[in-house]
Amino acid sequence: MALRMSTLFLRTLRENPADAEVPSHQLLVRAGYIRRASPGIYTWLPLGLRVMRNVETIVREEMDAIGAQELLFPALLPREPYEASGRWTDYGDNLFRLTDRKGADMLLGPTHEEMFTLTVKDLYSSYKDLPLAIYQIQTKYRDEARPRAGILRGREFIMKDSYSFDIDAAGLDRSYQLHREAYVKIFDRLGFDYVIVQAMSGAMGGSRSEEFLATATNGEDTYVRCGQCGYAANVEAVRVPAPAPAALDGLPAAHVEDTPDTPTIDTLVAHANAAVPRADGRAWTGADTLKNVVVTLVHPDGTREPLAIGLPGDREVDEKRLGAQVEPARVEAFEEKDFAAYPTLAKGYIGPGALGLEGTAAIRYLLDPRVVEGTAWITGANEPGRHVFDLVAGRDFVGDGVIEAAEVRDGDPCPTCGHGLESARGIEMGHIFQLGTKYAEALGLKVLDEHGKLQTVTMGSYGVGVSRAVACVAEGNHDEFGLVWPRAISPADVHVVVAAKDAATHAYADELTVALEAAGLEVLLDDRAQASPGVKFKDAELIGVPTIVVVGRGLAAGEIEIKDRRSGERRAVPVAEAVAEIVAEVAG
RNA sequence: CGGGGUAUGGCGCAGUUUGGUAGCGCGUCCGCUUUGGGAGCGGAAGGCCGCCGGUUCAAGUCCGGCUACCCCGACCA
Repeated sequence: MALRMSTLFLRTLRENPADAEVPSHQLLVRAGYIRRASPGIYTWLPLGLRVMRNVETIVREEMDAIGAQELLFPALLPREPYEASGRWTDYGDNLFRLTDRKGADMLLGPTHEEMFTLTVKDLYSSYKDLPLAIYQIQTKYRDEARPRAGILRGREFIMKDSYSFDIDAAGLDRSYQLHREAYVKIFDRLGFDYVIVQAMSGAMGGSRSEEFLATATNGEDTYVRCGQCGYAANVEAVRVPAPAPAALDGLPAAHVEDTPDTPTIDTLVAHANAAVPRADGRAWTGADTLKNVVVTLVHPDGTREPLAIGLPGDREVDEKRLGAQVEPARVEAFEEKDFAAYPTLAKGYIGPGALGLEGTAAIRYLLDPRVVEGTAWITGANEPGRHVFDLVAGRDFVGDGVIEAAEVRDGDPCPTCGHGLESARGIEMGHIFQLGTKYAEALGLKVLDEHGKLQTVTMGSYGVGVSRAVACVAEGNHDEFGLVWPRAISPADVHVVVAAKDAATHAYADELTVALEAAGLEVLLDDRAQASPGVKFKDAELIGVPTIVVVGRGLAAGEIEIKDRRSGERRAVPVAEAVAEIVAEVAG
């Protein structure tokens, strides 16, 4: 049945809503696709729901094509499985929690690893049942601290999540690859520019993880890309190429110098160049200094742990990168009262001597990958106004490990080819992830192998933000007049505008609509009697169906008009050829 | 959680400085006219001016407190 504007549950707005900033949010509200119900929670009106259903269909078709089977878990879940996996606490305040009438703790599912894992455990027990891929398209709930940008980041959203179950790593690789190929097809069909980037694989088990980012200047994720070899990674996951270790022989001995009033890298470099010039005549730079930053980690159980990070002084700690490394712990600033608890830390003059689990302050000390054996540094001497020069890594100090927490800059060398990296922003649309045995182990998912021995199942996790995709496509497909949907997810194939009020024109438009539907097209028919042609044209442009057909004054001459929403091109077509021409236009 | 901003018919806004009958545009309803680029004329409905308290003869407006929402950051598919 055609959607008739005369009865469609729709009200377009002439002006942008005051609470919307990003184009997708403004246009989806203005054009009558969504309404805000509560912060980060939206009602899907008929047009919006049709678009989302179209996205779901694409996702469903590609999932089914790789043999994944659809099921549906409840959104309202018991606490126990999340307690078992540790996420009842790990998720913190982002979990929507509630209590039933008996006082039992429940939650609204933020994602369903536990339920998938437990259900497979419930039903399967043999390697012969594997591999298995199952998925659902479902509403998820996360109590985001700050929902934003309309449906780009909501507290309730629709997500397709799937999981693969394999007996071994080789199987996981195959399942992962199948999903990867399916995702490429999904995002190609959805109609926006995207890039596949390496992502954080998480703290446990995972070995491979990639994100599908829609390129968008106002995106929340920053990624880097190498124009030479094609390497691309979320900035959180960028691996800094470590220089080769240098020999320790013949390096000058470390020496402590007075460096009064040099609590910052800039003041230190200036002082060093004036008072302790380099033997080779080159000037000291921030990159010759080793900056030691102390932060506080707050673990999910509430315990606090100081952490020191040693990195070249010309770089800041990137809080997102650091946060991704220490997850699920949270990073907080190391404050004055914390310094008071560690009297051997001289603020502004902290050096490796005080750090490390063997150091005087006994704080865990992790080093930037650039700080390899044989590199010499200017760094704090752990007393106010004093620094150590020629302090050599591997000879004079060692860290407790390596951490990727330093900021990444445009022009930094690509980890695979050395060419300069460039950064850009994107919106995370999909994430594929080799989970490994994290959840299978936590929840006891094992099957018997061909030798009759129990094996822990290895899992992959794969998500697509379905509702986010609607916003994301809108974000990338609009102009000054309104939305411009890609054909694959447009709420209709063709928007027929009746630009006249006489009965004959309306009757013809009805006939045309019936004929187009018989030809397999979905039609949005603007049959409103009272609206002027101008209003109808404006609404058609705002709503954004890619093909607009105008039935109006040309009808007297036996013609209708076909307009391409994206290019604005229009052409007159004889009535006799109208259906064929429109079908051809929609077919592309 | 830190910073900034906003709150007045369905939507967008003015009015608050200087207290005195709550306004404008759009939308909605009725009538007539009008139909190729957000029509015209006439009429109408619709408001606890975010909430609570205070000052005052009188508060949308002044004072105190609170709440909600939006944006930036922290945080996060």
